[in-house]
Amino acid sequence: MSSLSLYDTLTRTTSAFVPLKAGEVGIYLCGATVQAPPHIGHVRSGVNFDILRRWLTKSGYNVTFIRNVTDIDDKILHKAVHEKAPWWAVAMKYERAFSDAYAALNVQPPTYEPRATGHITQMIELMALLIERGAAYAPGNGDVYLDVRKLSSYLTLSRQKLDDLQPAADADETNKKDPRDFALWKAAKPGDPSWPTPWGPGRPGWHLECSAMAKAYLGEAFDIHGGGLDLIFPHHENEIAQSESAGYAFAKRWMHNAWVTASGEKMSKSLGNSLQVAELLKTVRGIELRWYLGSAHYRSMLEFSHDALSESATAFRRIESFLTRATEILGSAPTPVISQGFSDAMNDDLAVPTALAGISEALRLGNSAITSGDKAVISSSANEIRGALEVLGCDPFDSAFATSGGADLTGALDGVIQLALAQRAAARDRKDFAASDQIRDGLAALGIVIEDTAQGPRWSISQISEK
RNA sequence: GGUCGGAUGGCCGAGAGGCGAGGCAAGGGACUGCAAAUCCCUCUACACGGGUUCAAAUCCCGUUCCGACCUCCA
Repeated sequence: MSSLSLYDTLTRTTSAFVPLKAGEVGIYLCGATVQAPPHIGHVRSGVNFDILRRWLTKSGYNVTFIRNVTDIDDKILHKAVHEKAPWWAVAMKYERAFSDAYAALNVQPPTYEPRATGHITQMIELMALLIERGAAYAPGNGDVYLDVRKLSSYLTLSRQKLDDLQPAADADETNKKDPRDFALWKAAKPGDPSWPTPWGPGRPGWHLECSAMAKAYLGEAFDIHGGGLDLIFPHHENEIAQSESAGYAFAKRWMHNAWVTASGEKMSKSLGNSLQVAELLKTVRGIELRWYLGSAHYRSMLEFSHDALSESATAFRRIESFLTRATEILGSAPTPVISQGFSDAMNDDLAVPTALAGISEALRLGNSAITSGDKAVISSSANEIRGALEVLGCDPFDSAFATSGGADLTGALDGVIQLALAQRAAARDRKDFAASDQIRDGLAALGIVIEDTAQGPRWSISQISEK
């Protein structure tokens, strides 16, 4: 088996993945700031890194996957004012919305999902360490700043020069040693939530939590740090500054997923072009939305359109339909198998689109085998496809996607439909096609689709998208 | 101004010096009472101008256009 190579934003190259500790992988993914319902750009990140995690797990690694929840920041406080609700109620409401969206898309829950507000102690410890090492300073107004000039590696991830940066406008300039210094901690303002610290009451700055929580759950050094492309600067640069100034080796590799765009532009709430996950799930199933989001390479922009989503869903149903029929013919669900082609593609920086070409090939072979009745090929194709879908998080047999209704109901329905199909078969035998078509049309009107196959008629519930 | 990414067929979307990924759509065919499903066949491409090379979508130089980041961002 080929070995895994992954792209690294720091070096801008793809290189062999070697874990710090054999057999173990630690991943820290920047999660959501819970201040609005998730749009598909947010969950693309979740899906992309979920595929990475599943592939690492499939490859035999024991993966510790951390995805944080930022439950305190300016936007949440603003939102709380707008919604006339406590900030913590707003944060919890949207945290649940994110959890629901991740669950609908079969994104596995992180190993640990720490909230910023639950790690104030670790943040204070980190700040104390940074001040002690002379990397940060508390000017006395309640703020704590990081001295960016003290760290030579600052801005190496985004490859910018300090002098090219515009000064930050988020705090009182008169207290900063350098206008580019950023706030680790912000002094309390009247009416805002605050926590006590040796430097006065306040709340965390925008970047401190990730350094503190990564250290708490993954240690001073870990394998992969992920997030969206837009986090490279300032968020990830500042995380590096905080953690390296504290003496930690921090992330060995940086991975960033690209955007979902609409009309060529980044999806964002401020542009008014964002598409909420909950809305899209009214038109396609979660497994279909996941298939769509996961099918593009994680470093490529994904230009969203309803047509593309719809086509993608259709393509997925073809695959799903094959697996269903294969299961009917074989009498049991396929056993997931990882093919060499799939493995090679995934090992090449998660080349999902290339892997998909392999799935298409297996699908064609499998469908032909159904026609010819070659059970061995049906089985091998189905096994290979299911193995691939499992890693992509789109396994239709996964209980996460189980449809409601239950086996009893399906069994009863099957009995009723078989009665109708017997009537239709009798009509066809006596060449009374008007009667047989009437039965088929009648079932179609109820949402039951009848297909005549080489193995006899089969039925399925039509999946009509509501538009 | 600084940093970075992109432009591939009707559409989506890979590839990164030599065999035209794949899907969707379209057209033809097989199968079928019809339909659906399935299979087979066909079609079409690398933004523009130079250069390097036996060979360029791929490397180099230049140009145009689009987008991202530069302290809210997945």
